[in-house]
Amino acid sequence: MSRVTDSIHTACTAQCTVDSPLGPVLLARTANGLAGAWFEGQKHHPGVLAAPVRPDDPLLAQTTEQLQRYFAGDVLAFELALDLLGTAFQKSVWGALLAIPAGSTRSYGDIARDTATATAGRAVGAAVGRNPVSVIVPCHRVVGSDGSLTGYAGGLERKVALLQLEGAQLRRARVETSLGTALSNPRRAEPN
Amino acid sequence: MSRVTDSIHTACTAQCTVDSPLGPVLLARTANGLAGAWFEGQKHHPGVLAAPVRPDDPLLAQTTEQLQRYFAGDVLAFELALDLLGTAFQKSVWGALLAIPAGSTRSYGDIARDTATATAGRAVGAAVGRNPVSVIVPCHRVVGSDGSLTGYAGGLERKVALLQLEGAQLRRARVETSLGTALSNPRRAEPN
DNA sequence: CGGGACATGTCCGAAAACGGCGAGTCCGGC
DNA sequence: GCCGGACTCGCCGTTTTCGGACATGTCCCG
Repeated sequence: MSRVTDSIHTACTAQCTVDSPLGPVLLARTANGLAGAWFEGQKHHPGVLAAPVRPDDPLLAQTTEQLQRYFAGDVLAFELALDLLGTAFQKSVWGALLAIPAGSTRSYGDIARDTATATAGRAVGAAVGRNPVSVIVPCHRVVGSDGSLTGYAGGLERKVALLQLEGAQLRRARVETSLGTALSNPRRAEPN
Repeated sequence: MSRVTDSIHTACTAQCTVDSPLGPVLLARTANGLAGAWFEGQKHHPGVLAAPVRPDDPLLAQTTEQLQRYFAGDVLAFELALDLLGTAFQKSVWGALLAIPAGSTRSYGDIARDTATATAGRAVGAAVGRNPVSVIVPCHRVVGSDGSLTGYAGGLERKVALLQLEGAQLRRARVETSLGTALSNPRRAEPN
C-alpha cells in the first residue's frame, strides 16, 4: 500500500456513496475537506474505508448535490473545500487541473510546462493518474499532445463520457480533419 | 522518517516536558493514552511535535507526577494508560517489558523466548531499542545474556543510573567476579 | 576462550523499475 | 508528397525492491 493510499485510511472521517450514470462513486472526506471520489473499480481505489458512513455530512451532501447536477448536464465549476493528500509535486499538478475549464482539454506536457520542469510530462502523467478526487478535480481533461486520450484510471469509456458531457472537442477520426492540422489539434488556438 | 515515527507526529494530541535528574523528558500523548517519553538527544527522538503543549492535560500531569516520584526514589509500578504505536511484533515485545519488575533484569533472549521465536533475540534488541516510552516501559531492564548492558537509546549512562536507582544488581568489573560465572550472571538463579 | 556462521523483525538508504509523456525518425500507403 | 503508425530514446517523480545494519544468542570448531 502506498504512503498516500494509507493516509486516506487514517485521515478519513466520513464517507458515503453516490450513484452516477457512470456507476457508484465513493466519496471520502477528512477534517479539512473532500479528499476522495473514486469510481467503482477504478485504479488506486482505496478499497474499504473504516470511517463511518455519513451521507448527511454537510460537505458530503454538498458534494453529492453538485455531482448530481453535474451529471444532469448543469456543468459548472465545483465549489467544495478540498483536502488533496499527496506529495508536493502531486498537489501542484492537481492544482493545475482545477484551472482547466470545462469543455476544454490540455496536454500532459502543458501541465508540465506550467508547474514543473518542461520535460516532466511523464511524471505529470503519473501524478494525474493518481488524482484522488475524480471528476471534481478534472483529470479527465488531460490528453496526449496529439489529442489522443491515452488513459484514465476509471477506464477510457468514462473519460470519453465525461468529456462529451462537457462538450469538449474530441479528436475525430482522421477523415474529417484532412484539411489542416489546426482542426486535428483543437486545444491550441495560438500557433506559438 | 520511519513509518511509526511519523505516526506519532500525526496522532499526537498533546505534549509537554518534564525535568528529571537525567535531563528533560518529552512526553507525548494520543487520544488513547501515553505514546511517548523521550530523553533529550536520545535515539529515535521524534524531534519537534506539532501538537499543543499542555502540561495540564490530565494524563500528562499524572505522568509527570509519577515520573517525579520515581526519580525521587519512590520506585513502584507506573499506572498509566499507554498507547504504544508500533508493529504487532514491537507491541508484544514492549508488553513483555512491562512484566519485568523494578530491580531485576532480563535478557533479550529471554524476551524472545517469551514472545516470539526463540532465535529472534536480535529482532527483540531492535524492537527494545525503539521503545517509545522510556523509563515507564522499562526497556532499561533488558541486558545481554551475559549481563552486559550492551546499549541504550538514551545513552548507557542513563541506563546505569536507572538501574542503580532501582537497586538492580549490575555486573561488576571482572576483577571481583573472578571466582565464578554465577556471580557475573546474577539474573539466573536456577541453573536450568 | 576467541572466531565464525546462522536465525530474526524492522528501518534506512540506494538503486532499479514503472508509468495516463513527448519529440524525433523511418517506413509504407494513399 | 502528406499523413498515420510503429519504433527509439530521453525525461522525471513515485513505488518497489534489495542489501545492510542493528541494544542478540546459540552452536560448532579450533
